[in-house]
Order: sequence, then C-alpha cells, then structure tokens
Amino acid sequence: MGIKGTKKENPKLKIQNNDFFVQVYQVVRLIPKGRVTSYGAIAKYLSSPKASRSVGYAMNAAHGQKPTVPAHRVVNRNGLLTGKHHFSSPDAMQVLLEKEGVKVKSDQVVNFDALFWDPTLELAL
DNA sequence: CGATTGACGTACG
DNA sequence: TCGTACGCCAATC
Repeated sequence: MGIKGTKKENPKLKIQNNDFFVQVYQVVRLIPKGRVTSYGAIAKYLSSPKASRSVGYAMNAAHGQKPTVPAHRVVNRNGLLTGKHHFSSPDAMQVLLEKEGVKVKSDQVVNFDALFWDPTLELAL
C-alpha cells in the first residue's frame, strides 16, 4: 500500500525535512536568478519576522546542501553582502552575483530596491 | 538546562 | 544622517 513504508524514521538519523533550516533553503532556492532578497524577508515568509538572525544561521549550514542553495542571493536589508566572508572566498559572493547580472559596488548590491525579491509578495503565501 | 553566538533588524540618541 | 544598544529566534557548546 503505502510507499511510505520504504522510508524508515531513524531518530538519530532524523533529517530536518520540515525544519526551519529546510524552510529557509526552499525559499532561497526559489529566488529567481539575477534577483536578491533579505534575511528578514525570508524570516517574515516563515511567519517569524524577527527570526532574521536564525535565517542567517541557517545559511551558515547551507554549504554543501543539495541542491545548491544560492546563498549569494541573500543579503541583509541594506543590500549589503554581509555574509560574503562565509563563502569559499570573500569575493565569491560578489562574483556569483555579478555573474547573474547583479551589480555589486563596495559590497553593496546596486539598485537593490529594484532587484529585491520578496517571497511574501511573489509567493503570496 | 543555561549561557553564548550569529550571514539581522529596529529603536534610540 | 550616522553610530551604538537592545531584542528575537534557533543552534551550538
């Protein structure tokens, strides 16, 4: 009957399939190419507008996640690449953004307001 | 279980 | 307008 039987729940190997982290990953992966969003916007989309810090924390664990989590598209509310130091290379984030057509000047996204992608608005939960 | 940390955000001076 | 202080939430030690 159920296909679910194939999957066994291992308390120790329990993967955060529905945790806050994964929720963040899902939203980040939905960010269109050439667009950017903020931690607060993601947090707000997850019904926790004040959990912006936790969103950044989740990104910290996004490395090595599959599919790849475009963490470079997530910046702070000022459009500043605050998390660039957490990438493989401090300049990797800027390079990735510019590769998608996003201009970055002094660690800040140019025309951030126009490129800003609000999940609560686009996804309209 | 309590204290500390962190890729934020808002409030205040 | 800029800089500093505090708060929020989740995870780690």
